[in-house]
Amino acid sequence: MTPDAVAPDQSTGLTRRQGIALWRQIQHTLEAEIADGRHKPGARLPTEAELSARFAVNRHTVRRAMEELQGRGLVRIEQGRGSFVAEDVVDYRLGPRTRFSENIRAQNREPAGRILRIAEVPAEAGLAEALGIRRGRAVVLVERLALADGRPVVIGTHHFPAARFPQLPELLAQNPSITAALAACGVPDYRRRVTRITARLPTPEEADLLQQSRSRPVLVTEAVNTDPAGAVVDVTQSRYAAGRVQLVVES
Amino acid sequence: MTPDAVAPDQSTGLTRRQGIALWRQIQHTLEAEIADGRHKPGARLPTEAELSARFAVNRHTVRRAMEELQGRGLVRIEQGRGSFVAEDVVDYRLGPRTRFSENIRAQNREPAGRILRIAEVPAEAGLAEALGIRRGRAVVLVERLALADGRPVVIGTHHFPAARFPQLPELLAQNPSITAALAACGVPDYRRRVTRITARLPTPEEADLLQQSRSRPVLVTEAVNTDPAGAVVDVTQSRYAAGRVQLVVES
DNA sequence: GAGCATTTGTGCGTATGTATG
DNA sequence: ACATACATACGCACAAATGCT
Repeated sequence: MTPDAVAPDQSTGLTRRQGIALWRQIQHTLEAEIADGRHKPGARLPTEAELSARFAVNRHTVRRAMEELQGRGLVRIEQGRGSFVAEDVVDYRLGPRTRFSENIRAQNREPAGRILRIAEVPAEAGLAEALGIRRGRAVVLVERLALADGRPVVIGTHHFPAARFPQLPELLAQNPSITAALAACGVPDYRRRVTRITARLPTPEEADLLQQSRSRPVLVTEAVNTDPAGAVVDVTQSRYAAGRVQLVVES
Repeated sequence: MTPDAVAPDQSTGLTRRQGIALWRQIQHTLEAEIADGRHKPGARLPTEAELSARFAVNRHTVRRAMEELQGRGLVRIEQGRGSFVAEDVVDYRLGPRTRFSENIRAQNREPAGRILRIAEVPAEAGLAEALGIRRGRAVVLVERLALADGRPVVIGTHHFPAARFPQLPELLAQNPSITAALAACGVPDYRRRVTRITARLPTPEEADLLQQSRSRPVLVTEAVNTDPAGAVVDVTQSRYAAGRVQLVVES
């Protein structure tokens, strides 16, 4: 009965016994579907069982195609959760002139920011030392969510010496740009001295703000910025959504 | 009956009603025990229940002391697992002259390395482009576990163009130093161009090799090294044990 | 996956000590 | 002497995360 199929099957779109492995055809089909936006970045793909039903093949065949796609970085397979279309990763360059907006615009994306919290708190030991002030002195704490093309990218917690920047809270309430606010305070330029990078799992709030799974890590950086005279302007801890951001260091 | 205790209790070492909060005394006791090595870095501390029995106080009181210790960065508390003495973090400097051994020695630690695998494999698309060779050409793949003071720090997967470094496998079999092997191949110096940094959860094998929990992330870096002439010498993917390492970028 | 033991996290109620006015 | 406020400490119960079977 079953005659050799020389034309693509009506319902599955696959051709058998034509020298092109079924898994390759499936791979190409999915590749095309991802490319033309039928599966959007970050979205969940159908389960292997669903795909094997759709293409009328064994699950192993689908897996072979998926492994290839994962190898090419187009999808990400998570045991027990499913498969997901890879998200386009934002390259975030770390250097002496690191500025969020410039960084994001250099990737042809639209930067945005939202202030989450502004408060004045006493400096605890470690922070006071880094800022070069005495322990217990007031620091302006600014927490900010930064986005690229509307997608959350990083939560930044900035610490400024309150004595030097008393108007900072008001300025930021009007315009969430840190660079602009500092310029208005008489710091037209600042320079990043060191960045320390670690990673950990996010707190529930962080996962929520960054709109990512609780089991995906965050990249944590701690940066120290100084003004041209060398005085410390701020100490910032940032938490980046790993998987949506790649920190790039050029030497 | 119960008289005011002016002297420390015989079994617990705590004094009540003497103006020093019990939780502070517990905090100081544990701090001293960590400092003199009775609890070693990375080791698990007694459970809150055990500590509250030992000090004959309520669990809340112990918790308060532990929170303070966590705030000072001396311990790390993990729900459902226990509390652990903080490990000393290795600062790993990223720069143009990044070398594992030098980096570790600069921290007064003893570097070591173990080759896990040496193989010759064809270059897949992305790698071939980065190395500046044609797709499918042979690359020498070297997988190496690097340690500081005997503790695993990073797994590195190096990719060298096989055509240029044919003797590399033999050399590394004798001496696990990459720098030394390259020098013997006529590359006395190399320079790191870019480093891309992301984070993810480790595979079971990675967690095993790095001797860390499956739920602690790894920092993943991808680096490109060039010789003085600008030719790409190797492309390396490294997986660092987050929590034992901090990547440091100085600008 | 379900079930279980272990361990930390959280909430509530209560009592006592200490400092202030 | 009294009221108030705050930190300390205890007891109990349950929630949530983890690891193991």
